[in-house]
Amino acid sequence: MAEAAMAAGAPRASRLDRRKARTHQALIDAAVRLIAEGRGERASIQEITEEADIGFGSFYNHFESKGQLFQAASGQVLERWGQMADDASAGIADPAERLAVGLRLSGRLAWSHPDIARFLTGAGLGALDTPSGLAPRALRDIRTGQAASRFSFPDADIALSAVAGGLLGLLWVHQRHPGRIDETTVDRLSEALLRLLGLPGPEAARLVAMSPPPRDTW
Amino acid sequence: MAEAAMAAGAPRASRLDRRKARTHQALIDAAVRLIAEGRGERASIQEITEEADIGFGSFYNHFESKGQLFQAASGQVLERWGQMADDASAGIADPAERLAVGLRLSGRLAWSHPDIARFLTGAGLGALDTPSGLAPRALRDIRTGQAASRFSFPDADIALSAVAGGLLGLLWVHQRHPGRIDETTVDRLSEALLRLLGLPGPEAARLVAMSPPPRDTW
DNA sequence: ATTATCTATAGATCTATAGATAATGC
DNA sequence: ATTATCTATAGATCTATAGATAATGC
Repeated sequence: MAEAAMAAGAPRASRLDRRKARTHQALIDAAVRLIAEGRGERASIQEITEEADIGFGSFYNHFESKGQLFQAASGQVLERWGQMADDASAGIADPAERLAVGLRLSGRLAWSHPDIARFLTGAGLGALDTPSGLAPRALRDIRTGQAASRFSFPDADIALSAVAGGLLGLLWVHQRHPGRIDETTVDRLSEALLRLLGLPGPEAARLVAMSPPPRDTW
Repeated sequence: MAEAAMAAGAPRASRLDRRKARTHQALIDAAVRLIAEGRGERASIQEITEEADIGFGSFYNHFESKGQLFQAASGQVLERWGQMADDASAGIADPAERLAVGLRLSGRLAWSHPDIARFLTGAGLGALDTPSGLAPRALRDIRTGQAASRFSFPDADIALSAVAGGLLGLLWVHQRHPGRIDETTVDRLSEALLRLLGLPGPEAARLVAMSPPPRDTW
């Protein structure tokens, strides 16, 4: 891409801008790694800048506080995840099938995108309260499925939490015992979570057998 | 109870001992409240002693560090919970029924023991890794049920995480929207979690309808 | 006299900023 | 000349402890 002759108002993308963006991203990546290690909130700004390999004072050129950095880091990871889910379920109308695809994709993050998987287990159920990631998408699908009488389970928020708990458990087990989880395990969990929502057993089995695991992004 | 003439080696239970025990417990109770508010790890020792209404220096008469206090506090709350679960399922042999009883009791903590419920939502899924509380009991029941071919879901740890996620979601929703959860909701969740484990729908419904909610402790 | 609690404080972090240095723009 | 990064540091916590005070034992 030529850096000159861009539309008025567009970012310059000068070398200086790129250097600044690199530092910005280094901080975010460091935060993601620290959250993945489970010591996100406990890390000092000094530890963060050391992990990012940038000078201490540069932190304040990009963020006003630790909380602001963690929010940006969280948003960026969850946004990647949400985008993958959207791509995988594009064109699928049935909410149960959309959910199945999203869950099967998300369980496969364990080996397809270990950085996202580790971030998720580090962040815990707290990631449910953000407007990014799979959570809001799954919640929408659950509610649509309830409205269509496809899911009998009464409370969508509780269902979402159980779904998230199962998914986090799977990612967690994979990190502790790498050999124990494979694609079959992921599909079994997705099937079990559909049963939890009230789908009949055979229908749940059909959904996870039918739609191929979305491989386009990994 | 007379405080004299106790068996040799038994604690004195002098007034001094009781005063010390009161301070000890005040610290633990403060920690439980802070964890319930979600700022357990972030609280300083100063905040803890203020919450407990004791002098700052007294902290070190009882605990060597914040982590040690939080561990003691966590252990005490989880032990109460575990004891309740044991009492409620005493004499029940069927692992699925034991689990049903434990889950129904635990969901009812939302209003029967709001202090425990708030602690659990504050602690999050991290409480799964301790040897106290419902987690180890539920894990044992899940494994027994698998061995007896009563539960078809393959991985006990993942199942436990999903169960915990559902339970935490319920307690969480109750704290945000107190009117939304009642005994029916709890039983519906317990039923759904049994379906997740692989129990046929009618059998899951039978188990949560059959055994009466254990009311002995509330 | 003994023991626990409380107050005050030294020393160790940690945050936020100021000023110096290095890189880029023109 | 401008802009971002880096180094050094002041001021604000926070932890751990020492010594004073209060409560209990005998």
